[in-house]
Amino acid sequence: MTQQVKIDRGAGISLWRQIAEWLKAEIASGTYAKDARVPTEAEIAARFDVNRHTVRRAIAALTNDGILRADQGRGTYVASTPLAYPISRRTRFSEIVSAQDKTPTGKMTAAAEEEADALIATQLGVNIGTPLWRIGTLRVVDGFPVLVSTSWLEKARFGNLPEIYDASNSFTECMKQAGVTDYTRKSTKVTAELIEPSDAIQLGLGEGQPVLVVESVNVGPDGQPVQYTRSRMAADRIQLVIENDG
Amino acid sequence: MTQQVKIDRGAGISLWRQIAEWLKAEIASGTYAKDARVPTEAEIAARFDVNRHTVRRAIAALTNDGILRADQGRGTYVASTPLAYPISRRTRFSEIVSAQDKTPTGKMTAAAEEEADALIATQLGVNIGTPLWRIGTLRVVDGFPVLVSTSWLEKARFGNLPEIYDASNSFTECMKQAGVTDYTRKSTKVTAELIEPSDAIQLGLGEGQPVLVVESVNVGPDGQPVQYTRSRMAADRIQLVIENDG
DNA sequence: GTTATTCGTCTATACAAATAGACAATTACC
DNA sequence: GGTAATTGTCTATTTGTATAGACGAATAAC
Repeated sequence: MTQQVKIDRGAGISLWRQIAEWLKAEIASGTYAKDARVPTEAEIAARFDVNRHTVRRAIAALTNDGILRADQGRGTYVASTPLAYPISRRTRFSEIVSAQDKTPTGKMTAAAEEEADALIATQLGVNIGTPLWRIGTLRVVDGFPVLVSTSWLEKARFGNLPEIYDASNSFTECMKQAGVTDYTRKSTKVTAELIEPSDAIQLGLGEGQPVLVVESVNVGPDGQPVQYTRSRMAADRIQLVIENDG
Repeated sequence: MTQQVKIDRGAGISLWRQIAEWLKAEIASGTYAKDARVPTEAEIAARFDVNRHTVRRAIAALTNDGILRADQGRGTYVASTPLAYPISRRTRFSEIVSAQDKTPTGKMTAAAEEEADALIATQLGVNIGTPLWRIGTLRVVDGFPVLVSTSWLEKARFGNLPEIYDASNSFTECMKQAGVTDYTRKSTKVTAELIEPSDAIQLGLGEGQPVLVVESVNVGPDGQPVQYTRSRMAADRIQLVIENDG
């Protein structure tokens, strides 16, 4: 569905930025697929009644971000498209990415012991002060970082979690070795926030950028919480899809 | 959780706009409740290493939007907080709003007959060309518009839908009178888009603003789709919460 | 080879945003 | 009443954004 949109002057977002966002939205909505040719600079300028230079500034920014590729004399093309990220009861990053013919990679970025504060204790159904593992991970798609997460799991139950995760890059494996044969998502909360500096560095985003923040609780087969996760997603590289499993 | 954030210079979003977004995020995350006092202009200016005037510009924008209230000599206070909007199998706007001690109102904004195109036919499980009702609604919380929706339902099944909805302001009532004793949400897709001009007018948002777009399918007791809805939510007035039931 | 199209580069001007400084007005506290 | 804190208002300057025009370079079509 093509976005029919006018730009907002005076709202504190530069025109070039708004046009860049429009182009990204068009790509995300499927109007322009990977390798498709987007409208010319002159067409976009006419569409929004702006100067061609303003359009060039927008295209330059997206080219720098790896989203567009401009070929002199030929036009401007889509270099990459965002990942559709389903949030269902059973969400497995690698499967999602591979199913979209993209290449998933990732790594553990941090591992530490931590005592449960009030929020996390509530989410995990444990006492305040319970020893936890706090695991930081980074997910990469086709070479571009898309998602950073922080997960909290009980240390008593997942004793050598960092070593297992480091070797396997998989929470499913960690769960299995701790005797949790299956786990599913119990609840999810979506908000938008401005990116934190350490996340900005990992995601390769500029400071002050908005990210989708997804907080979720995973439960084991017995319905007890086993993992609380807070993920920060690069909103222009990921599109959230929620499916209510019967 | 306080947002620890620096602002991004050169990314095409003015500093005042970024500070306004930060303040909104702080309010949305609960750092500052309704009627709480936010940091002073001087504190914010120091925090972000900007001029006080830049902070004043941000506060002025939020004051204009009804989010903040500045009192000379005393400080700046939160005038309103966003609505937490749960997306579960059974989502009823009035109940959600009233449960948060806010006042829900709303109205039908449009009603028309329309033939099902390929997308909607797929979503509703009907043939292309099937006669449908297309119903536009606007939802208001404490006097501020938060959500516009467009719903599609089969005309053959919901023959006098516009009249019933106009009188009752309730899809639940329309469903009941059509013999659908209960309906639940089957699937939900969340994306972010730039607001369309007609929606901007109804939501009182500036053009070029991002909105959360939620597409959902409601099914009757027999599991068959009865309603396809596309909602556009003012992202700074609504916070999405997803709960996986059962 | 010529023409048309599209992106790339350069110079110049006007307006918005950001900064700086100062002082006024209001509120709160002692 | 005096002082401190905080928002409100005014003037001024610099930087960033947007616009305008022109021409060059590369590609595509005939």
